[in-house]
Amino acid sequence: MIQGLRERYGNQFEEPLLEEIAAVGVVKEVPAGSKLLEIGEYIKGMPLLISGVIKILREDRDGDELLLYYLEQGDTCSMTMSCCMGQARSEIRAVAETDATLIMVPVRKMEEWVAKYPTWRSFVFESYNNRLNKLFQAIDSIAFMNMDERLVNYLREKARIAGEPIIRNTHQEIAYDLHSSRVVISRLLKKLEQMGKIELHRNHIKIIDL
Amino acid sequence: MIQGLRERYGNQFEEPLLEEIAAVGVVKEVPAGSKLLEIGEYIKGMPLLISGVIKILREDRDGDELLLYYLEQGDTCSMTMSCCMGQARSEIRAVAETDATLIMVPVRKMEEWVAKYPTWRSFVFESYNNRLNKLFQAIDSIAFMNMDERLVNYLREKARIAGEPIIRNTHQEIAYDLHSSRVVISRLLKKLEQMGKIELHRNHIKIIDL
DNA sequence: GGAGTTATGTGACCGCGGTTACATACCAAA
DNA sequence: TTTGGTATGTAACCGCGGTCACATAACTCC
Repeated sequence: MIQGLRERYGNQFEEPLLEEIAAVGVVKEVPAGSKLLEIGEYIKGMPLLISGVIKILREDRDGDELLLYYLEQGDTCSMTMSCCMGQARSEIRAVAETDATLIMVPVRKMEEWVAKYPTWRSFVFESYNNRLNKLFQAIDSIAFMNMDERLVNYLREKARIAGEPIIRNTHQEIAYDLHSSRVVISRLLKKLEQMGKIELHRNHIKIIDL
Repeated sequence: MIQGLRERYGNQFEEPLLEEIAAVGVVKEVPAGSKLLEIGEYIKGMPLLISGVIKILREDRDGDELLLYYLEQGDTCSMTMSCCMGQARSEIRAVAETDATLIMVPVRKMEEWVAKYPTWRSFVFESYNNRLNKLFQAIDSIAFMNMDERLVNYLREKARIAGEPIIRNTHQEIAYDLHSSRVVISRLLKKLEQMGKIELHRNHIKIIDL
């Protein structure tokens, strides 16, 4: 565990803090697709993301989803932090987008460290700030942009996260993330293909020039 | 200042903390309509809201606005907290919805107190959590609801904040807040009136049964 | 290869909300 | 009371994105 910690967090946390994390943290490895946190659940611990990508979703009345943002290496879940302290329930769902490794830290420790370690304090606040900014991006997207533009941004982000210009998803899955319908997504994707920006294949999309 | 503080925060902060706030805080009284924070600005201090209501807005590419949420008595601005620490610029605009009184606290103190006072720490985290939840509500609203439903929620919230069943705004102003157009809002308001739920007058709307 | 399953393509239609244009009503100042 | 500004009402139109229906293509397992 300690080497994963050092790689991701070694430059921002001091040695005693790293040791404390290693002492109380529990490593958790989860496969792509597994649910890490459900809406309405109480939160047990705070996760530090070592590797992989987690997607954060919001749900509507019919149980349909909307992708809010991704968590990546070095991120943590800001929900967790505030929820833990106030004993509130989760407002969001967290699902592993790829295989992921995280370290779970007990809530009590995480609160203790805020007083004890300035670097931890900075980490927590910075983390919060990142999450807020991602929420603002999500709001801009749904409030100010049309579906075609949202789709392009989605494809770009997906490719960035995957580390390759290929999106390995069906149109239906994309529609879920964007809270749209399969027909609409297929229509818009076809337009992008006709503009020479992407190539469509069964079960994957290749980005040519976005 | 100290009595305003005691009224709003006396039951959650201990005496020494109240005294520290009183010692370094600066009282600021602002009239309704005045801009407290502009997008892109650096943040000077952290505000504790003593009385009044502040509205928090996001802006699109054309400079049009979208109301995100209101801050009320006992709230603080979570933007400020994270922005201050990271020296980042504001992502939002803050405008006084009513006359308001707030206490400005220097950033350095606010950070110091997180380590020093558990009650302050709780306050900061709880505050963050409230803000996140309000953002989720805003997202639900724009992503999952039609304009008629959003309008009803808006009118309810406005009336609650005003403390009377009267919304003293023009249709144009409501349209700005909801990032819609005047014609659309007039149309929907007329429908609500025909259903007997509101009464329309020049410059104000009376809620009958919402 | 045939059958069944899953993914994609596409036409037809429709409602919400945005825009334009103009009429009307209200209010204040002269 | 006229005049001019501002707020509201309403008709006409239109595009985006949602739904339904169905065709076609691709992959899997006998």
